[in-house]
Amino acid sequence: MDPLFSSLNPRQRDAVATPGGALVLAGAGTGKTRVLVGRIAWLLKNQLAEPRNILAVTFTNKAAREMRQRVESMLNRPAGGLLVGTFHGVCHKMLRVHHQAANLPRDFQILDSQDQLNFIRRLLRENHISEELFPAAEARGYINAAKESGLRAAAVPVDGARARQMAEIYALYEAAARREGRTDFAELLLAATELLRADQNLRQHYAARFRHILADEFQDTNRLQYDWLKLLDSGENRFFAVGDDDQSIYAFRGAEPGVMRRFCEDFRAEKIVRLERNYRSTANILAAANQLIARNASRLGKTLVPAAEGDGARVMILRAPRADDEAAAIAEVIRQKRADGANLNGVAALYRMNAQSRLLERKLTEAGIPYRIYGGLRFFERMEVKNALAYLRLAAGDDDDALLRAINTPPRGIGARAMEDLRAKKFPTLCAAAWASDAPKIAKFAALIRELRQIRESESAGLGELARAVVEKSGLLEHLESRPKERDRADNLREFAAAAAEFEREHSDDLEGGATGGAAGADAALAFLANASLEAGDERPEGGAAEAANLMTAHSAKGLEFDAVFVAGLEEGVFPHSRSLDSGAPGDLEEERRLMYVAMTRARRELFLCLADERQLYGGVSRNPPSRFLDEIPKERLENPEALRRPRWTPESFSRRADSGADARASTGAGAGAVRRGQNLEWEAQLAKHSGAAGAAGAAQASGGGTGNQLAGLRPGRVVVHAKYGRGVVTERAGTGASAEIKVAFKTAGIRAFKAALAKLEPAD
DNA sequence: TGTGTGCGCATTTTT
DNA sequence: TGCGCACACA
Repeated sequence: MDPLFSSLNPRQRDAVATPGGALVLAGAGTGKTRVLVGRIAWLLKNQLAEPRNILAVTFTNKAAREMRQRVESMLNRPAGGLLVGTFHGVCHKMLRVHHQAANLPRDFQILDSQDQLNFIRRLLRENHISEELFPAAEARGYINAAKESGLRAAAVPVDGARARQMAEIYALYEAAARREGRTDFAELLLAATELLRADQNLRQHYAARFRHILADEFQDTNRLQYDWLKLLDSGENRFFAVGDDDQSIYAFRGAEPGVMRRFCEDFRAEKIVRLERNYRSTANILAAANQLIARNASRLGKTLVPAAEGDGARVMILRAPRADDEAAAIAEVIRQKRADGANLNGVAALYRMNAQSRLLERKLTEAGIPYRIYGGLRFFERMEVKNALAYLRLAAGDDDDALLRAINTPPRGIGARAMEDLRAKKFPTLCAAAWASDAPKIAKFAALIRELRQIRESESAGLGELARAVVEKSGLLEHLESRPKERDRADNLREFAAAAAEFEREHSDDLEGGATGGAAGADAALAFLANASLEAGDERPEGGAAEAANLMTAHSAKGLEFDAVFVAGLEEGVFPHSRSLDSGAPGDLEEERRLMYVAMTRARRELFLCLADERQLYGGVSRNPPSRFLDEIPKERLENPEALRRPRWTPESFSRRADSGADARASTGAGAGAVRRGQNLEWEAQLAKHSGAAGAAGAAQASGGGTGNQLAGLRPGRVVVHAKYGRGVVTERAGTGASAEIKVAFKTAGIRAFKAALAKLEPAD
């Protein structure tokens, strides 16, 4: 058999070798990337296409990088001419090459979301539009949504006063963006779509070139992306779409899940191939996930089948009295796993909303477990890097937003008053006014920009040198270095210069080459700026430990997998989120369920579904019943389904929102306290049982019975021995009963906090 | 010009 | 409850 096929299962082969178009319904963990890569390799090996005849589009740069890498390692050579990129990246390339036809200046810019917001703010100010009445963020949302539906300002429906006003702002935005040569993310798609629609020749050219078009994560496609793809179709093209309608979790940002169904007709799919053989998870995890997702009415339908033998561990329920107990329990189980030799990189805690991460972080820190948290700012989004980019933009050409950002960063004594003077001069742009100004401070700044422009235009200096000049001559680096607190930011600036130098090296070919999508010589700066917008860089995990547990939202976990997964906050109102419950649209609940499905199918071997009976939410106490999703999982797949059966709350005590204060207050009363103490004992027995699964065998009884004895010994001053940290002295004890927290000072590990009942501590004597 | 205070707000997010 | 943002002050 062709070695290409030997690594594929029959369904995968069937998909890969479809002569015409195909829709591949690829369930979680069924090898969708393998199929995409296999398809490209198959086309090339059988000489059904040259690399340049193939276009593969993805949603993220990461996916694009991975696909290209895997194609090249499969072919054992670089696949020059093969175009693999994000929708935005490919449209951007097209617009650079055909900027004239698209009516864009050669050096058009790409605003990222933050730039776009600043731009709108300036626009609103200049047009004396109240930001209080028309928040910039709302306008941005409106404009992007309109563009993603393919609508220009003139075509937008204006039903009602608000819509009319928003449409006016959109029109202002459109005009200013055009005047100043700015695009945004949605604009790249829209302009490229309009370009193809308007220019028959161009359309034919690309349709003839890209005979094979592959699309990844097709369920996330929005209207505009769909239209763009359709424009590349001459009727002869072969489309190969891979996606999973059950993992469609981005309807809120414009994805149209219906595209999966429309695809077959619109793109002449010869067949639909279902990939259901799952290579990731155990049978118990898959059965649980299958049953859950089966509740959704609108789906194409698919059932994951485990590739591995045996059922694996059952899904475990961790039910805690309160959210901090939940977090502590997760930390404790992770600690156990680590002690048993598990690699923390294979462990993840997932949650519905970022706010939930705080408790987890706290408890993980207390337990001494290193973690990395996803979802922070990426490299090119950091303030100091944005500042450096503003100088680079000014070096590349006039740009009022960049001017406003750079002119007084670092501080040069050019304040609001000076900027007002500049505005009052009524130049067409602020830059023009600044360059002509004779105010000494501004003139000095103008000279700095002139100097940077000279470096950019010089034959000998490259992009790396320009970037170094930006951080040094601007005073940005010096400013940050002078403050010890800003060390990290200064490092980021140096990294910025290094990134520019690296970009120059990597792109030296296409930058010298000129016309083919890259830019020539002095345009390296433009290419780098575009890259900074389109690819903001990897997430920078906080805390650089090589081995760390992963914390992220369920959304960001899509596409990833871990040996052990904890899904936290499985309560009504949290997951599913109250916003989806309150909306009344049944589609919203289905999207929540898909999100839960995504979260569960991240787990390879162990899945912990966690919940608390009480948590702080929006400034008040919420007591929410267990998530309905837990009831939708068959009991026989759960290790301890009884944890869900105990009815804790009467309907009256259930408050979905924090603002129903009576319930919240009642819960802190004496009666509730007594109930909670009772719960705690039960809860700790439960936790001990789980910990037992991870190694502390038979602890269930010991915890219930032993806790009291142990607690008595854990007074401040007491010398204790910890399983891991060795000898230490109890320094503090807060609270009473089983939920008491103690702090222990160790010789090497420093001061650590423990939940007294859970700590692996023994009195020293 | 950086810091402090107070207010309002509170899913999910890639490009 | 806790954060980010807008504005007032030394």
